[in-house]
Amino acid sequence: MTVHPGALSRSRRATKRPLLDVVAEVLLAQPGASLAEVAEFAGISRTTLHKHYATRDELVRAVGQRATDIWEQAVDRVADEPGTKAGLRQLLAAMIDSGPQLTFLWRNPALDEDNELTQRYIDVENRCLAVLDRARKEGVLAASTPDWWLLQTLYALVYTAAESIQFGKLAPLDAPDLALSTLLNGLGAPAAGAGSGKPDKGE
Amino acid sequence: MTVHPGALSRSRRATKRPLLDVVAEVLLAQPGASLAEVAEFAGISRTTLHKHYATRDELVRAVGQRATDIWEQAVDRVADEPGTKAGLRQLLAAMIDSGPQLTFLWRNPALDEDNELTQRYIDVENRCLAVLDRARKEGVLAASTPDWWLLQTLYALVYTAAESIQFGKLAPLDAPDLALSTLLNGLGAPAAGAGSGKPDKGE
DNA sequence: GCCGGGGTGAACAGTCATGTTCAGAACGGT
DNA sequence: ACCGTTCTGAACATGACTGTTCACCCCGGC
Repeated sequence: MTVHPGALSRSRRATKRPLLDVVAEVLLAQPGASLAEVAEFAGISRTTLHKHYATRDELVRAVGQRATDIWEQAVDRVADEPGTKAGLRQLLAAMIDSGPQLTFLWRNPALDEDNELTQRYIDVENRCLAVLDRARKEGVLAASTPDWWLLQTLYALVYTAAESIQFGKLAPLDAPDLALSTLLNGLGAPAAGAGSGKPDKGE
Repeated sequence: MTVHPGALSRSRRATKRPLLDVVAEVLLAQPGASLAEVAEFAGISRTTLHKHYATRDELVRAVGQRATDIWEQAVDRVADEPGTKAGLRQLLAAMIDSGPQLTFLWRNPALDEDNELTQRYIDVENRCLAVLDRARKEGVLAASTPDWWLLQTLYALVYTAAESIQFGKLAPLDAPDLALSTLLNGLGAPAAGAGSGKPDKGE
């Protein structure tokens, strides 16, 4: 398929973004995309793509590694205030920010093959669990909730918020608060008339 | 690869389950699985699979249609008590029960090509929205929450609960209550020292 | 101007999934 | 035993993707 000059230059601009981020998004939207499609979307030629990552497998694993890097940094950044609401908010914000990468990581069964990556994954997940556990001990999260459910719900909210942003439904700056509020308080109506929810102009 | 007689007869038993359900699970776990793998997993020959569904695309769309059927039935079943907590619980239970099928439907961008399916999808989704909206008007769900966020969170909880069950972390009978409680109350600690030992669905 | 690195397009062989056909086995009903 | 249906294994043609190579171009440094 021929690349139109216009389309190519348009893609060129996208090249400024880290290659692997673009790849993550493409492969997330179309898991079966060919390398030619991936390359075109990233604004480079298939040959060049092959020069950086010899095989498809290598490329996928590189995306996984980068996603893990990002996740790691996000978790590290909340090390200072681990158990507070603000800490949770910050963690959510950082993770939602990297929604596509993380979603790619979480949804790719193929990445389990890579032992090194799996080890890092477990590592970061444990640090995530530690943050949540700390929040539980601080009385921010319910003590009775199993840790795995906390974690899975966190993932679900990150993914949902990121998708809503990408879909244009949710403003990026609103996302962390919405996710945090949902995580902590749910979406049920406040018990009595005491309005705890943000007053919202009717739609 | 040759199929061992033992493995084959084992698969045969699985044939009792609707073919499309098995396909949904396989394609969910390994989106890139070949038709040969799908057929083997379903306990039939590739030839037979081709006889039922001429092309891969046709097969995928059939799975999507079936998933939509199931979803439709789940939503219909709560038509009698639309706005209550019990109604929401029932909806969650039915959807979690069909977690793999629904997840397959939600995660398959390729299905958007099928116009008929897309129309049905929108239809069911709207009925889902109606149920949630009703619950909001009844004071079960917070009035300020945007409908799309309600819906997405519902999806996320269904998917997460179903996955937790499949992973062996969550008992199927516990799932609806856990999901409902999380949806309504979140996972934050109760405001004061009022000891609530377990995720309560106190009425 | 010369040079080198990175990028590009084109072509190639190899591999694999797909879709199709066919002859025959297994099964169930008569 | 007969017959029709369904499933099966095998083989085949086709097409797509992959991974590789090579000649060439662009661009910035020397």
